[in-house]
Amino acid sequence: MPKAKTDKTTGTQLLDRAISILNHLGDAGADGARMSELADACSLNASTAHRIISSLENHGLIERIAGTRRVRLGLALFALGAKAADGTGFRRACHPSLLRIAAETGDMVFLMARSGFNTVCVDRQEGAYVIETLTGQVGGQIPLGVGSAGQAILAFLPEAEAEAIIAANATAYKAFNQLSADDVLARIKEIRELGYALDHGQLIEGISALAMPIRLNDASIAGALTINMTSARLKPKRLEGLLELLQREIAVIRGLINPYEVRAAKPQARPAG
Amino acid sequence: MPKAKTDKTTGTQLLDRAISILNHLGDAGADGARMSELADACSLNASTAHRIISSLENHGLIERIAGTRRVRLGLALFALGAKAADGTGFRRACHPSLLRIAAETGDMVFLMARSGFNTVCVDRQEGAYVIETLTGQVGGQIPLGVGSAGQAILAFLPEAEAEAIIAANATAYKAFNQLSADDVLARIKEIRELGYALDHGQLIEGISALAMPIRLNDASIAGALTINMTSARLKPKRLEGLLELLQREIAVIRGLINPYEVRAAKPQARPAG
DNA sequence: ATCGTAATTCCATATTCTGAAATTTTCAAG
DNA sequence: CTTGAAAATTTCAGAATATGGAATTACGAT
Repeated sequence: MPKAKTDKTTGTQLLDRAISILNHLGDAGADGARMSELADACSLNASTAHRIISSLENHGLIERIAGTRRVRLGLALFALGAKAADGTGFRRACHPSLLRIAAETGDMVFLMARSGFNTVCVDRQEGAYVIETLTGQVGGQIPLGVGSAGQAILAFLPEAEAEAIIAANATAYKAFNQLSADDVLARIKEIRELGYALDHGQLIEGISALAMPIRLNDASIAGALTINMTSARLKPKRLEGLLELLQREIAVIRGLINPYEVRAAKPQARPAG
Repeated sequence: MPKAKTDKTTGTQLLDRAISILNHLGDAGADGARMSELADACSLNASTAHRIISSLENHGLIERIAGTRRVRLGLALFALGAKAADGTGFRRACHPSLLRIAAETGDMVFLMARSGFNTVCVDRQEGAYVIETLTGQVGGQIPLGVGSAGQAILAFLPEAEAEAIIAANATAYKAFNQLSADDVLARIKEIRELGYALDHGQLIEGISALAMPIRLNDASIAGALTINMTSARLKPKRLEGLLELLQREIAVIRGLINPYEVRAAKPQARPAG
């Protein structure tokens, strides 16, 4: 679980600490954590941690678990998160595509986006076949570089940025089937040429994932569409069909999104056509 | 939109300001807001607002909208919010009930919970009939006291607390079909006796909502189950059936939740039976 | 009932955050 | 292409805020 770097900003130490607490609580899961655990985990004085946690509690971002001395993330955070999801408009624009792909293929379809050093599951749609995945529910996240969607996104990020991310995530990779930074770098090179990412059981045995990046007119990358299925279901012939399907839907999505985003993009190299 | 009070806590002004900015951005919706707007809205010096926003941006809680000078809530917040939803375990425990109720009735079913002064939609399930509602999507919220779910929750909160909430929300009520604090107080009294809340088109013309509180063994209130339908579909005979159905499902939910929560509840008056 | 641990409060102090001012960037209009 | 006004960003000395050690209280295990 790579944590976002905190060092650069000045003048907001308290804020950094509070967010650190929220992130740790997020990792803690359903049972939450004790204040002292959080204080330890974030290297804070108990008194400081207590003050921050109390404040977050007053705002509803954290709540106490009745009958225990533990706290967990609160519903106000949940509500804010829901607004964040709507806010991007990205999900709304892509949802019809997810529905169509799931209906046509019968497989699970995911909409993934980048958040810092991670790949976040923004939306998902189940087809007839439901299988195990790493990010699971909407809102789940894994380090960028793990999984085909994250690799597809990395591949089309500016090279320097991609390398920085991979370096930052390197230690986190080990937890995923002994992935290494070099593996990711190699994979990304292929993906850049192919235009899509295919994981044929490398990440989860027996599960194949096909991801295609959603690129915008200004060459930035909005996210990726992913189809997951059991490897047995992905025969070479089917792959072609799926790629076409993905391409078609991404064209639709670009039509919906670009008018928003492109308004006077940076006066840089604009890809011809 | 009542904002949570901020005054009491000491030693976290910066945090309060940051959360205020997040809340305002949440209200801003898909197009986000300018920094200067946020600074104004939160009564902050531009420089201070800038510092806070930048920090939140570094953590991914806020993101810039490409090609504009606007910012919106970020995906990291979305991810945190998703963890908050899972974290309560409440949703997971109740979801099967939602599915059963939606299947049996064909109507829309909601799981609502309290967050500060608001009622939050924690989960929802569509039946055959889909209709307009106020909280809409999961994560949506309205002031406690508006809508049958919020009233059901208020009715079984400690009286002093309920009154404080109603007083705090009084001005916010006006926006909802000219509701008044007195209306809410009167309604709550009825609900306490009946054991459920029925809105027969008072809030949204032509839409009826039936809500029943989910109370725990320690007399605290976890939330409410709500069924929404067009008023035409709610005939007196049907009401009985729906009430039974809700009661049955809430019994199931209590069985799932209580083991967790009750661990040594406060040694206070435990309602007999 | 007793003790060790965790939570909470208190408060003088240092540190962090503040906000006015200066600088740079952006954008609309001429 | 200029120009100018508004927004964003940076800087910095000073002031208010957050800090964390110590004291106190609450909890829960034995």
